[in-house]
Amino acid sequence: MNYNVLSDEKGKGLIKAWTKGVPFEPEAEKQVRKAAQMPFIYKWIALMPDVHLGKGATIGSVIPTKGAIIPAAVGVDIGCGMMAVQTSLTANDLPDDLSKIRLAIEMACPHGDFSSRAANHKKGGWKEAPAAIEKAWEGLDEAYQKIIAKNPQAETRRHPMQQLGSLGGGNHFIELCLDEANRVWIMLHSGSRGIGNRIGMSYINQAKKDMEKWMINLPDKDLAYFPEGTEHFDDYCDAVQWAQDYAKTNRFMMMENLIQELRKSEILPTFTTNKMAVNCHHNYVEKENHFGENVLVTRKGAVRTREGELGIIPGSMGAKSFIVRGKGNQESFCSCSHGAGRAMSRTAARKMYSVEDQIKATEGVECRKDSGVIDEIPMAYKDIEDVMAAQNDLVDIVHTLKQVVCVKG
DNA sequence: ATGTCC
Repeated sequence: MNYNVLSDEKGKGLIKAWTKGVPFEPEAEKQVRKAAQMPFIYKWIALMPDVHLGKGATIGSVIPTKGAIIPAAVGVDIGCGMMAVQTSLTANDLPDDLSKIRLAIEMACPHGDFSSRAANHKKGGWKEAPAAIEKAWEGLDEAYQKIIAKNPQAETRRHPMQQLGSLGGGNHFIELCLDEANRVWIMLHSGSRGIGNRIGMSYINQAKKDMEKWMINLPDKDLAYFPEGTEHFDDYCDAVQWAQDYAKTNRFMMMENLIQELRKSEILPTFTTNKMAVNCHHNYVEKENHFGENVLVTRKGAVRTREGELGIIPGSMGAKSFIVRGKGNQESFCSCSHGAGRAMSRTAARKMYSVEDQIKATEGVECRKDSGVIDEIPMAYKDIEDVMAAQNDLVDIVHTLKQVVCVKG
């Protein structure tokens, strides 16, 4: 077996952990053991090899539930995930000076704080949403109106259309990568931006209030849940599904716009897009059928990999990434890891490493190398090779990618 | 992760 089985002394609180040969912090284990105690967990919690302590729920966990949903398990970055596209370009088509490409990407896509020089960007989004964005928003607007009518607290000061097709900050990034045959890929990582955050936060607080009202005691406040059949259960399901759609559209629009702007920039020869390796969430909840039963599956830092389904497992700034094909492993509820997983906290990484370390670790990658991105240093993450080895019964590797340009939010 | 406030 490729997984370890954990449970309490009564044989309850079952966990199947794909953590052989990778670090697994005791704090993360303690956290996930609490979640596994919840009475509405269906069968067991599956842990992916990138497991680490998270806020609310353990990152790298697959939590199937029946009759209840835990909003803090999905978290605030609802629908966060990856998208990658293979282009007709090869390494030879790239200019010697990759900084031109990095600048073109930074000018094309609103990212991070207001660091962009693009006339149509402002802090966190668009000054004036481009026509294509307005059009994409039309498909989201009707459901959005219902969501904020039900939950006015979810409304953001700035309209979510202004952030559709924008990257965000933290670990969200856009990369140009080369695969094993030197083909160029465009890959990106982003989520549901401000609106998803607000939706997530408001329902996490609502669930905590509901638990107090019903005097339900929990091993951890962040395990507050909505029981099926209660008012907020349905509202949350609708809202979280909408935020996931928004996140997916956000990634799609960003990719479309990037391709268009890279073509316009004339830095690269004429190119087409060949292959899309899905646009997959790794922070989400979905109704799925497992072992013949309909259940809710929350993947917190995990990717769904049904048999033949493609997924993306990104490594850190200086490491490889993988396009994978699912093996449909039932024991994992058809899942794999969402990355390498942090080996140390951002604070610890900032304390341990210097800008010089970061420059060395990201050699050959056209990216920011200042003090602001030290917490993203590859050494702060688990070894991606070990992580891939620990889940070789969950996925096959289809493509191995190495970034040459990276834009961090 | 985000937005807001320090």
